[in-house]
Amino acid sequence: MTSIRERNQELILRAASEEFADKGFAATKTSDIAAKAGLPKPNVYYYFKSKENLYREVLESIIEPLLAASAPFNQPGRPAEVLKAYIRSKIRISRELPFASKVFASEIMHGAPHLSPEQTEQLNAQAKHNISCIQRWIDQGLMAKVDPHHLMFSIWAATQTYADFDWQISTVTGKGSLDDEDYEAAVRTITRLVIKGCDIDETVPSASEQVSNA
Amino acid sequence: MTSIRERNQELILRAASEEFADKGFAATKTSDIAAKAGLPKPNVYYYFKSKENLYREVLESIIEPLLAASAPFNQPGRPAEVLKAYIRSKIRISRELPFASKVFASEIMHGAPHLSPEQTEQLNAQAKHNISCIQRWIDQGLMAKVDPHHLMFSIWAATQTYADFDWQISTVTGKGSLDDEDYEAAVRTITRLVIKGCDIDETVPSASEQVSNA
DNA sequence: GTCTATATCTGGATAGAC
DNA sequence: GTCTATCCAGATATAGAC
Repeated sequence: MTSIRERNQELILRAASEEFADKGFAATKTSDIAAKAGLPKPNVYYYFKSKENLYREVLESIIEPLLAASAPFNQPGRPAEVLKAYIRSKIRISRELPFASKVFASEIMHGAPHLSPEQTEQLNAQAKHNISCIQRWIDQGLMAKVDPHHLMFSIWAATQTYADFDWQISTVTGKGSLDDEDYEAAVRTITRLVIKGCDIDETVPSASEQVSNA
Repeated sequence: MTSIRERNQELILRAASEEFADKGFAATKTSDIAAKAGLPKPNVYYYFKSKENLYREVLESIIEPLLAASAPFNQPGRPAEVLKAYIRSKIRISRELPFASKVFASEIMHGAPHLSPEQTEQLNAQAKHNISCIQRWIDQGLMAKVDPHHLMFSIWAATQTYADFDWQISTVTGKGSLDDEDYEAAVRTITRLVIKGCDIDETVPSASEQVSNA
C-alpha cells in the first residue's frame, strides 16, 4: 500500500524535477513546484524541509542511473560491445530521465556546488576506471591510439546533448519530440563515430575463439 | 581615445559574463557584478538599464562568433577540410570565449527564453544550411550515409563541452586548466571520430584535379 | 498531517545629492 | 556623469489554526 506521504513526496519530487530542469535552481519558485504537484506550498516544506534539500534529492536521483550506465565497463568485454552498450545506456538516460539529466548538467556547468564530496568521488572514480579500461584496450592493440580522456568527453557530450539541449534539437529538426527511430538514429550515429573513429573491430569472436579464452 | 563610459561598460560586461556563466542568470546578483567590475551598483543600471538587458548583451556577444564558426560551410570545399576547420573553430570558441559560451549553453538548456526570434532564426538557418551541405556530400558519395542532423549534434556537443563542462573536465583530468596541447588533443580526437567515422577521404586533391575542377 | 495567513529577508531598481 | 541611501516586490520559510 502506498501511503499519502509516499504519494505526495513522489508528486512533489516529480514536479520539482521538471521545474528545476526547466528554470534552474535559483529561478524556480517553491510555489510553482507546489502548484504543479497540486498541493499547497507548505506541504513542500513539510516533506522536504527546504528548497535546497528538495533540489539535492532530485540531483541524487540521477547519480545511481549514471553510475549504472557504466556497468559495461565493470565486467570483462571487448571494446565494440562495451562501448556500444555504454552509448546506448547513456542515450536511454537522456531519453527516460530528461529532467534529472538536465538538473545534473546544470549542476556540473556551475561547478557542482551541491554535489557532496562522496558523490563527486564516486562519479570521478567510475570515470577514471572507464578511461583506464580504454587505455588498456589501446595498449592491447584492440583499438587505435585515441586519447581516452577526450574520447570519453565526446561520448558524454554527444549522448547528454539529447537531454540538455532538447530545445535546440527540436528547433533544428522541426520535431516537437523525438520518436523511437530518432533515438535509434542517434545511437547509430554516435556508435559509428566511436567504433569506426577508433578502428575498433566489430566482428564477433567465433565459438571456438570464445571457448579458447576460457 | 577610450572614454570612461566605454571603459566602464567594458568592465561591467566582462564581470557580467563571468558571473552569469558561473551562477546562471537568476542566481547572479547585480551587486556582485558591480563588485567584480570595481564599480558601485547603480553604475550597472546607469549603463545597462536592467539586469536582463545586461544579460542580453552578454548573450548577444556570442552569436556572431558562433555564426562565424560556420564560415567553412559558406564557401565551396571538400568535406575533410570544411569539417576540420569547423571543429577547430568551435573548439577555439570554447577556449577563447568560455564565459559567453556557457551563458549561451545555459540559455539554450532552458529553452532560449531571452533569445530574440531573429537570433533564433539566424542560428537555425545556419544550422540547416550546414546540415544540407553534409547531405549533399552524402548524395555525391563523398562521405558515408550518416544522419546529418545527428552528426551535427555530436559535433556541437563534443566541442561545446570544453566550455560548458570545464569543471568535469578539470576533475577527471586532474588539471586546473587545459593547455595548448590538451586543446590540440581535443581537436585531433573529435576530428578523427568525424573523419574516420564518416569514411571521409582525407587525401588532398592533386594539382591537376584541382585545375580540372575549374 | 494539512493548509491559511504571515513574518522575514534578499536583491532589483531608483531618488536625489554631488 | 557618479554614487549614497533607500524603497519595495517577490520569494523562502514558518506559526498556528484545523
